Amino acid sequence: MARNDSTAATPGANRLLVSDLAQDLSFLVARLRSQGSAAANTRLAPLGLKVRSYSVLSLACGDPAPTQRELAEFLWLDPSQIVALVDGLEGGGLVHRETDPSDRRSKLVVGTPRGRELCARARAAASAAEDDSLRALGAAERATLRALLARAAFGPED
Amino acid sequence: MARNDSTAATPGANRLLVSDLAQDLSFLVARLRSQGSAAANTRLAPLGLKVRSYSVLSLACGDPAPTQRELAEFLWLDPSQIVALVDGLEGGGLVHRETDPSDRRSKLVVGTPRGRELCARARAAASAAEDDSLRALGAAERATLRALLARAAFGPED
DNA sequence: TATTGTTATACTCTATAACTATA
DNA sequence: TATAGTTATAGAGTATAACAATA
Repeated sequence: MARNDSTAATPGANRLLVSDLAQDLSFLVARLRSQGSAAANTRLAPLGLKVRSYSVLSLACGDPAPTQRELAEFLWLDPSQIVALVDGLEGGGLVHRETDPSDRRSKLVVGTPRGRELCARARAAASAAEDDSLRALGAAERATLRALLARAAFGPED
Repeated sequence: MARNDSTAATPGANRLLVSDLAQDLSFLVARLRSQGSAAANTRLAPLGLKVRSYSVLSLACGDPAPTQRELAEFLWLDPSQIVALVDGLEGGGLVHRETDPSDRRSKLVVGTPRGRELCARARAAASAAEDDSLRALGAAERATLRALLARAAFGPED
């Protein structure tokens, strides 16, 4: 990681905190995402996962098993990218594809026992990474942030 | 953009809203950033800019002109990526490099008159894009979100 | 005729190391 | 010896179009 070690709370460049950009919501989201995914990738690496593959694995191990199309929409990725991600996980025996009985075009991606076991450990790693990058916020603030982000990311429903 | 048109408030895949991942803060940040930068790139394209180049231009046109090193830290990018971004903007006559008199290794990136003019229009475009992706939130909620993100992204100071 | 998954391809972004000039 | 910027390169991520199977 040539960037920054996720443990440093942004040492330099504070001279630019007075810039207009520092108050730009989209910029702040982008920067926090860079920090967060760097921290998460570091924590997930020992498990052979990255944020992307972890997201797919987590959804595949959830209750309503997703189709690839649903994964693409939910993760805001192109369907062709899902193919590669599922291929990788399937190659490691963590998920497998099941043809949807109700629509044989669709394939459900479901976690294997081994995948579910790894997923549990990965969740802990992701949680630790979240602590890394949100150290500045308390529990209540994180809850507020979570609710606002959920509304912004998925709309008023939910 | 093969993804999603930024005007659609996430039509399908709502079946996955009950997943654990939908409550994962890092995931929400990542998804909102994907939406947001897609919307911003669409709005900035007519001006010949993208979110990255816009960020550099905006900082270069701000009051404390940044060095390339400061840009790298602030934007959470590698110094080598800044080189390419500044090259592009300099080629378009939007910014120019000035050797820092106090440290001749450093180069200040400052906006040209033409760059400042474009930056003003780009700011309006970026603001419109923000409305696109944060339509679900009111003004007060956006202010709360901004404050929490700023703390998370830059630490308690500020 | 439309949709799901797939493949292939090109392009952008990101990570890394080595080099230069200044300090 | 350390730092700012630069260059080059390889790898990961992203966008696009075309195709087969199914609806």
